[in-house]
Amino acid sequence: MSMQKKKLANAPSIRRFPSYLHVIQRHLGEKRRDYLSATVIARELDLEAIQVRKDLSITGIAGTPKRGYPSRELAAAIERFLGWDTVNRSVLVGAGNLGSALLGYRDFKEHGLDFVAAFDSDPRKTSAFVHGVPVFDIADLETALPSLNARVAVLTIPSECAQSVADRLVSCGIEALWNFTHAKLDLPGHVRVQKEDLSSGYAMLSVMMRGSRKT
Amino acid sequence: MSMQKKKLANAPSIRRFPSYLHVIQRHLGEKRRDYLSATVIARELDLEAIQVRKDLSITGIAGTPKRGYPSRELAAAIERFLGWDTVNRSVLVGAGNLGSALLGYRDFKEHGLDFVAAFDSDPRKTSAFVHGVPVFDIADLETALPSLNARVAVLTIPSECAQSVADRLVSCGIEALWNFTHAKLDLPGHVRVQKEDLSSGYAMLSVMMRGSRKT
DNA sequence: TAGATTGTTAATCGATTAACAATC
DNA sequence: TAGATTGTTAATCGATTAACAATC
Repeated sequence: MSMQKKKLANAPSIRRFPSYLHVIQRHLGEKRRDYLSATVIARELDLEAIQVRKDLSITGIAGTPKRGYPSRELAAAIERFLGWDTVNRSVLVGAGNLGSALLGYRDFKEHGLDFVAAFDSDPRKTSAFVHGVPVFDIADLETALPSLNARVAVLTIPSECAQSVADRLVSCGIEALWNFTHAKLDLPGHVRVQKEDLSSGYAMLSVMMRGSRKT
Repeated sequence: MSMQKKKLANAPSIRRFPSYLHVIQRHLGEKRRDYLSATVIARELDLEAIQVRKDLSITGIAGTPKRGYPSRELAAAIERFLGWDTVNRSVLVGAGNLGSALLGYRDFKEHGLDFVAAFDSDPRKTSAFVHGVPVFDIADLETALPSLNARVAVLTIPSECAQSVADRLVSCGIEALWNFTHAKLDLPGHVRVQKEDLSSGYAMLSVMMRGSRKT
């Protein structure tokens, strides 16, 4: 039954790729090295070389013993693997503290996340620009969104309204949601959702500190 | 050699605890349920009940068959487990987009992260307040920080200066760093570091979308 | 009581790490 | 050449899930 099983990447590997790309691009910029070994990448990220090699094998780029991987090709392959070589038109809903920060985050723009508009319920924020992105009234979502051709929506609104706003976004054609709220979203199966939780990182830090408490 | 091996929590479990706490507190607030079962918690978080039960066993709180876990006790136990029942005086370095957003993030304050000051190199931001937190010139770090009694520092500065600023923070007595930069920090062993990477979540979203591309 | 739920022990699954031949 | 590095296959490790007796 199984013909040519495609090696699918696992989540931990996918999450490491952006850091690989970052290291490679820094080396390309500063030191102009044409080749970069897994050993070097691993050292700069506090990982094991074997893990880096395993991950990089997913890209299909072959390394050369003694030299490593061709930097430029590898960077391009990672970008292609992540889908960061194509532009994703996107909107952000909730131009508050976190939302505004994300609108201005350069890394995202460089990797294809193109904010074409933001929406907010606060009339004071509406019809202004945040980091060059126009902010519309969320009441106008249904009239404004369809013509924007956006595929992605970033949710940085209060958790209580997350489900209803998500429903409206999906009915306007949004295919993927990056959810920074605490709400679990119930959506049609074709809609991709990535949930983000800043508290989980804070929990890690807290537990580490609890372990080294002086009292 | 092994006496009474203490059951240490693993990272995935620690990362799930904030969401458990959130569900419990919402139930306590809205519905005033004295007991909450793993089944219910799991459903609201898209997890398996068995996983929730396994995690909750770490807190030491015993559930009652047919009813579940005592909500109030459970919430208190999770807060204690995470160390969220004690206040951590902290500073933020780099009051830019992301930094300002974190200063205003209510969830952190509610869970013991108390920003007593921020530092920035931009003189226009200095000697003002962001979300009620005073912003000092980073040049004055060594004079201001020691008297603030802060244990934690949040790093939201450009990656290039992360190492040098981290060194200065540690020499002023900072014990834990929440690192939002791309820099790998080389620090004494007693300093706890939690690295955060928003790009990894974006990578997950991108790969999901790449899989469902229309073209 | 019957049935849902807990909590523990065992099985499974998946990711990391080790081992090692190939190669530049 | 010698030695570092790749890439593959196998072993290990750790987290999730299953099984099931206990219990309310």
